[in-house]
Amino acid sequence: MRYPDAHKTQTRQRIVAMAALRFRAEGLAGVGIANLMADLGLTHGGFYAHFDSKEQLVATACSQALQQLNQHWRQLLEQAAPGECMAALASDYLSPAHRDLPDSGCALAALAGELARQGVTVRQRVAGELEAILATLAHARQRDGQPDSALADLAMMVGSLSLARLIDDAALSQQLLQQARERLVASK
Amino acid sequence: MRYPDAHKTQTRQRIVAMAALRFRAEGLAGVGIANLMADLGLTHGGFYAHFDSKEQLVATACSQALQQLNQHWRQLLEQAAPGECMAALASDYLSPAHRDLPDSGCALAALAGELARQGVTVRQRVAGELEAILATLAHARQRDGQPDSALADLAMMVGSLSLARLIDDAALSQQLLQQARERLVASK
DNA sequence: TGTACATCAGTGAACGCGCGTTCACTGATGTAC
DNA sequence: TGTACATCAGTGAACGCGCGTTCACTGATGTAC
Repeated sequence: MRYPDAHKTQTRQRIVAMAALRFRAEGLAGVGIANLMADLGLTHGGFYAHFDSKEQLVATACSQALQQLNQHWRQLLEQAAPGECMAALASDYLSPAHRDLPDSGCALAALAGELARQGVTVRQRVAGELEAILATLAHARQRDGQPDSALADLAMMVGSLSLARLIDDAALSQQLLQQARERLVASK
Repeated sequence: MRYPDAHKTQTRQRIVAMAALRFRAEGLAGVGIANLMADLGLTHGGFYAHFDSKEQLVATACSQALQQLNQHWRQLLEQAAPGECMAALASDYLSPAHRDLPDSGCALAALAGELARQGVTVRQRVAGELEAILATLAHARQRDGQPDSALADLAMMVGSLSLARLIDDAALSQQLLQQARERLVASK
C-alpha cells in the first residue's frame, strides 16, 4: 500500500514521540521495538525503514525530549519578570506534577544513569541538547542579575527530581522539592 | 559436595558484593543472573538457593551499597574538623575518582532512575538506607553549626555526580564538580 | 481516458540469543553406629 | 577405628518468553504511455 508523500515522515515522528514518552516512563531497556510499534498499530519489521537500530531511536527520542524541555523553559522565561526567572523555572521543574509525570518530563531526571552508559552516538546527541539547556539556565541567571551557575543549577534540579521520584514518603518527597526550590532561588 | 558450615553464607555474600558492583556499573537490567554467577565461577541454578528472585538480589545489593556509602561518610566525618564536615563529604563525593568509578561508588548516582521504577520490595529497602544517609548528612551540618538541609544536600550531590558522568567533555565535567562542591559548602 | 507498471511503507515469519526460573540430579563431607 | 548413610551447595538441561534484527513479500497508489 503506497501512502501520500508526507506519510513516512509522519510515521517516523509518531515513533519518536511514543519512544520519548515510553523511554522516560519505563527506561531505555524497558521498551522493546515490537512492543513500541504495536502501540502505534504497526508491526516491528517496519521500524527498520525509519531507523538503523534501536540506538538511533534512543538518540533521536532523547534529544528531542531534551529539546522540548529547553523550548518549554524558554517560554517560561519569556513570561517571567527579571529577578524571578530562576524561581519560575524551579517552581515549574520541581513541582509535584512534574515529579508524578515522568513520561512527559525531563529526560535527564528519568534517564541520566542509563544515558551515561550508552554509546558515543547517544551521548553526543544528548551533549548537544545539554549545551542548549545550560545556555538557557545561564540566560535565566543573567536576567535575574546573578552570575552564571548553570551546571550547578541543572545538577540541583535533576538530582532533586530524581530523588523526589524515588522517595515513597509523600511528605518527605514534598519537603525535598520545597528545599530544593528554596536553595535554587537562594543560590547565586 | 558438602561444604563447611560458613560456606553458604560466604557464597551469598560474594553474590551480593559482585551484584552491587555490576549493577552500579551496568544497570539493573544490564546484569543477568547466569552471567553474574559465572563471574563467581558458579552456575546459574544455584542462585535460587540464596535468593527467591532477582528482585530480592537487587534489593539486597543496592541497600548494601548504600549502607557502605553511609559507613564511609561516617568515617569521613569522624576525621573531619567541625566546620569542615560538609566540605569533607563534598570533596570526597564530588571527586573525579568517584565519578570515574561508578561500580564502587554511590548507588543513587548510578541507579536512581532505575530504582524509582522498581517494585515496592526494592524501594522500601532503599528507603531504609536513605533515611540513614539523610541522618548522616544532617549530622554533618550540625557539626558545622549549620541548619539541617540533608534532602537538598543529597539531591545536589547525586545530581552533580550523575551529570558529571553523563558529560563527555572533561573540562565541563570538572567544572560541574567544582561548582557543585562550592555550592554545597556555601549553602546553609 | 484507460491500461500497464513502478514504487515503497508496512507485514509477518524467521534468525539466534539471553533472560528469569525450575528441577532432578551429583558427590564430597559430616554424622551415626 | 571403620562403615553406612544423610545432608545440601552447587550442577546443568530444560521451560517459555521477549529481545533486536533481517528479509521476501504485499498491495494501494502515483506515474508513464
